[in-house]
Amino acid sequence: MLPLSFYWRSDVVQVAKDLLGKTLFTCIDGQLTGGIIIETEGYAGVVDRASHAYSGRRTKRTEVMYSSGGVAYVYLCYGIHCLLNAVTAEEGTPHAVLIRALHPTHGIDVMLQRRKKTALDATLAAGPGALTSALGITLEHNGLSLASESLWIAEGIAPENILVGPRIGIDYAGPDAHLPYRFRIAK
DNA sequence: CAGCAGATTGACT
DNA sequence: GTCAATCTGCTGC
Repeated sequence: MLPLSFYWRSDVVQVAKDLLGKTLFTCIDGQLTGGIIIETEGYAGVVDRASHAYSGRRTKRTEVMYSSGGVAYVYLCYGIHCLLNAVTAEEGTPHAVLIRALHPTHGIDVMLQRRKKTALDATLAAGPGALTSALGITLEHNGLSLASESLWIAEGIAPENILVGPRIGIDYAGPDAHLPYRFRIAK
């Protein structure tokens, strides 16, 4: 399991990059599921138009982002999808890393069932909505520690080739939409 | 196979 | 009331 100090660095983009290759697990209803993180995005708090906490916005939903690093920020998007973020930096700084995709390694049969699929393919946990669905993550996990009994991130592999690009689905963020804050492991 | 509409809830104009 | 850090299924080429 990663030490909390891993999340406490103020450079959220660096943390996003370092999370590639790490392993993310959940244990829900006794079902262990997890895999290797292959895609992340950094959200730089108050200075990032794409962030929910841009310009210091603080609501019931974003409250968790202001916590000390090392907790999960789970929120509902488009009414049906839960998105999983890792909160970083110190208390009062609303930085977060969106976990976008996993390479499944544990509990694949359970994930297939949750996703109503019959065979393992590359889309099982590809995309933030699909990922939370496969791992059984819901809004109940909002604010939960990333070093808890039912949700945690551990050491994994050392990524060889990292692709960098603009983030997805945030065209409304203006100039910030083009920032190279998206990281992915090359296949 | 590409393209688009639908689902559905919380936050903001 | 409108729009959002999305995914799926159906349509039409």
